[in-house]
Amino acid sequence: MANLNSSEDIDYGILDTLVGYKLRRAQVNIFNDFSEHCSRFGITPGLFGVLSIVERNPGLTQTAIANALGNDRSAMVSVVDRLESMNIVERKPSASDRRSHALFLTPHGEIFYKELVAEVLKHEASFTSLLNEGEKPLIIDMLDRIANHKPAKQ
Amino acid sequence: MANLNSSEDIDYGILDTLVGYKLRRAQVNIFNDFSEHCSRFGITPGLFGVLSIVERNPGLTQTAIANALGNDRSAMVSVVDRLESMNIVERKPSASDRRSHALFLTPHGEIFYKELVAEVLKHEASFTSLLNEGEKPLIIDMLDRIANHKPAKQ
DNA sequence: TTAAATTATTTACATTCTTAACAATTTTAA
DNA sequence: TTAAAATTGTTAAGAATGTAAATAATTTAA
Repeated sequence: MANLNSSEDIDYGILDTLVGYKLRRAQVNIFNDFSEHCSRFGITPGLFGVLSIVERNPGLTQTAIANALGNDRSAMVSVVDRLESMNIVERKPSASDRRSHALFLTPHGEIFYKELVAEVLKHEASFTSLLNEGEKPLIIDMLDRIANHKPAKQ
Repeated sequence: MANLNSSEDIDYGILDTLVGYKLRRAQVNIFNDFSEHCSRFGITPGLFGVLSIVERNPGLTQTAIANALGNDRSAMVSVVDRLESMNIVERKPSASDRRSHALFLTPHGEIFYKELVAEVLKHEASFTSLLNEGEKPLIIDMLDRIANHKPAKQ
C-alpha cells in the first residue's frame, strides 16, 4: 500500500546537501540515545561534559570549566548546584582567589563517574559500530575543524 | 607568558573521543554562523528547514512537514504562524481533508527563499572549504548513518 | 452508524541559552 | 598607595526549543 506523504516521498532539496542540517539530525539522535543510556544516573550530556572536565582537571574554577566547554559561566551555577546536591562534585574555596570556587569530584563522585563512563562507552560503541575502519578518527578530525572554524565577520 | 588555566591546558579526557561531544561542538558553531548569515532575513536554522520542505513539496500538511524534520507537530503551529506573519508561507484549506492545512510559499516567499538560499550557500561554502576532496560526501554519509541509527532498547 | 484515530491547535512546563545586573574581590595603572 | 578597571560567582529576566496532555473538528475503520 502506497503511503502518501510518508517521509520517503519527501524531497529535502538543499537540506540534503547542508552539513549543518545533517549535523543537527545526527546530534539530536546521538544525544537522545546518550540521555536514555544515562537516565538512570540522572546525567545529561551537558552534565557529563562538566564532570569529565572536573575529573581530569581537579581544582578548576567554574569560569574555566565554562570556557572549556563553550558555555556561559552564569549557566554553570545551577549545573554545579545540581551536581553538588547529588554529592558528586564539591565547591572548595580557592586558596589564591577568594572570589572563585575550585571544583572537585567527591569520593562518591569518583565512583559514580567510573560507572557512568562505562555506560557512556556502551552508548559510544553502539554508534561507533556504524563507522568503518579509520572513519572515527576522520569524522572527529572533520568535526574539530568545523567546531573551531571562525569565519571572518562580513 | 604562561596563561594558567587557558583552554589549551585543559585535559578533555574521554570527551575528545566521543563522537556525540564533537558533534555538539561542531553543530553549535555552524548553527551560530548560519544564524549570523541569515539574521537580516529573520530566519533561524529551524525556520529554514521548514521553508525548504515547503518549497520543494508544496501542499504538504503541517504534520507531514513536522515528521519530515523530526519535530513535534505542535511545534509547527508557532513556526507557521511566524512564517505567515512574514508573508512567506500561507496555509490553504486542504481539498481532501478539512482538518488539515496545505502549506505553500507565497509569491513573495518564492523570491525571499531564493535570496535566502544564496546566503545559506555562502555560509555553507565557508565551512565546506574546511573539507578536503571527497570529505563532504563522506561526512554527510556518516552523519546520515548516525542520524538514522536506532539502537535496540536495552 | 458508532468507535477509534488523526489534524491543528492551545496550554503548560521543563530546558537551555542570553543578557544584564550586582557585590565581593583582584588586577592594573596612575 | 590609591583609584579605576576587570573578574568571579551569582541572581533574575527573557527568548527559544522541546515535550506532553488536552480539545474540537473531522476522517477512517469496524
